Amino acid sequence: MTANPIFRIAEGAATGRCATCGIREKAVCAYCSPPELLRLEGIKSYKDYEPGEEIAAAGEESAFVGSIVHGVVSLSKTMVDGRRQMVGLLFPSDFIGRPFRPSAPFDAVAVTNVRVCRFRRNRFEALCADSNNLERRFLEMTLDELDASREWMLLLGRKSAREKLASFLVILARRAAGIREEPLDNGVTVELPLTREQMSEYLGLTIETVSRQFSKLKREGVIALNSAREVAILDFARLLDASGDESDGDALY
Amino acid sequence: MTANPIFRIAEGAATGRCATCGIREKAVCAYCSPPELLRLEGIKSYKDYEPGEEIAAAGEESAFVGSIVHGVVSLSKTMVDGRRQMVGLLFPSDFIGRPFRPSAPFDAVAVTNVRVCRFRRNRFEALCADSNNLERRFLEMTLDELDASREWMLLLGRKSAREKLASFLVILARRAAGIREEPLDNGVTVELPLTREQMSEYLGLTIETVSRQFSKLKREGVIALNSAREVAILDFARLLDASGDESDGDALY
DNA sequence: CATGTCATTTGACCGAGATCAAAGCCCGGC
DNA sequence: GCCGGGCTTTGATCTCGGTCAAATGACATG
Repeated sequence: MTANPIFRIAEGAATGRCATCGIREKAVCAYCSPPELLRLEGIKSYKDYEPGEEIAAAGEESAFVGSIVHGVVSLSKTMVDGRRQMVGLLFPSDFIGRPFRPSAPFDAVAVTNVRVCRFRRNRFEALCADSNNLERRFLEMTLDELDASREWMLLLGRKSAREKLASFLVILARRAAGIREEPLDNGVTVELPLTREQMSEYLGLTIETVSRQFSKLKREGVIALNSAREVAILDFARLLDASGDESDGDALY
Repeated sequence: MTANPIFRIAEGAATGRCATCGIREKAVCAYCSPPELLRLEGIKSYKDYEPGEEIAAAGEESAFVGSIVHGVVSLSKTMVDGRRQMVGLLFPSDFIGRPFRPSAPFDAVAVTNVRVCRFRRNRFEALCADSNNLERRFLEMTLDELDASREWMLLLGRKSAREKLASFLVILARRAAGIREEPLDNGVTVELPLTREQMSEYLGLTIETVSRQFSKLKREGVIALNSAREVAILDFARLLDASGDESDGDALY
């Protein structure tokens, strides 16, 4: 029943052997055999980032790709006049970087303290060619990302501000519950990895609208705010209803 | 200078040999060696669809994946109350279907007359495991789709109605010009594959707003409407400007 | 404890785009 | 040529979310 910093799992771990790495089961290396893992181990390096630190800039060459070991990374695109849209939010075990291209078309910024397990892009590409397991896992992860980003298109194009915020909270609550293997009961507390401004960039809203929708859900007794960054889900059923998504989706995902 | 039905290239071709197939260079089979192509040829079959015909339904099992030979296919998601968002528009050589899962989370519908070069999903998956070339090309195409869908998230989340429509027209004009290998001059005529309603679903707008923005661009002399479905680009520079995208982007893509 | 900074909340107002409604237009069938 | 149905356009009005502005709160520093 305490705050749940889902984006900090594996903290402290994963400075050394892949075998004991906290994201081993879900990351791009998940399907690798012991010898393949050894090769990966030979070319990996860790790098840490502070909140707000830029990991890669849109259009600028980046020699690295990798896996997020802990922390949260945002992918976003900014228009010339400053309008910004977050196009992805990466959590531990998610892949970061753009193989087969010199640069990614989006900015990657550390939202929290972040540790990335990095590979030189060309080494990674070469390994993909050699290792069916690595390439296969990467393909599956990319397909899942594509599905998720299309799902987000529905949110951005058609959902109301209320539905957007509720959807976001549902996703965070599910992720928290999923990792902690708890049933999705009322009273779950979720720590928000993002500021109101970052949420507004993710949801295609303004900061004021996000804040107002928080207040409204609070007034209605659907959630409670322990602090600005810590939400208690008081009534998950109503939150789900507010999200505009039909099923509770426990069948899939 | 005549209408340009980009979505009908390869019409008539591709009922037979892969070697002479119109989408051979760009489709998922692009990197396949002659023997691999032979294997593909052994398991492929063609299927045609009428405009409006459903190719696959969200969440329902589909035994097939494949490549679009000609025509345009929409991917979309519908909410319980009927709100609908298009999450992808597939053109010839694009891949359709969801390998490694029994079903896709989106509806696929033929927008025009469509021919698909199909493979049984499990055969395709098996071939991916055997053929590095096939899997590699599929991975690259999926990564490109992911980039494109994130680009679309910026449009849905942050662009004005005017910018949305202009962006869409720029993409169509580029695609038309690219395939015809002509410079992007003023006076290019683009045939719209979508009705106003379908465009509104793609752009996250209403049909009325789309129509109004067409009228406005016309009034301003940026475009002309030969018919409701055929647009002449009179001033590409101003159209680009109206799209809210900085560069003319001819460097990339 | 006073002060400054930064994130968040709340209020007042406005406007882009949605909604509701009514023509207009295109085309195919009779 | 006339009729009918489906797109598309245009108009009038409303509303949700954006904009501008100010107050409140949370902390860290001197």
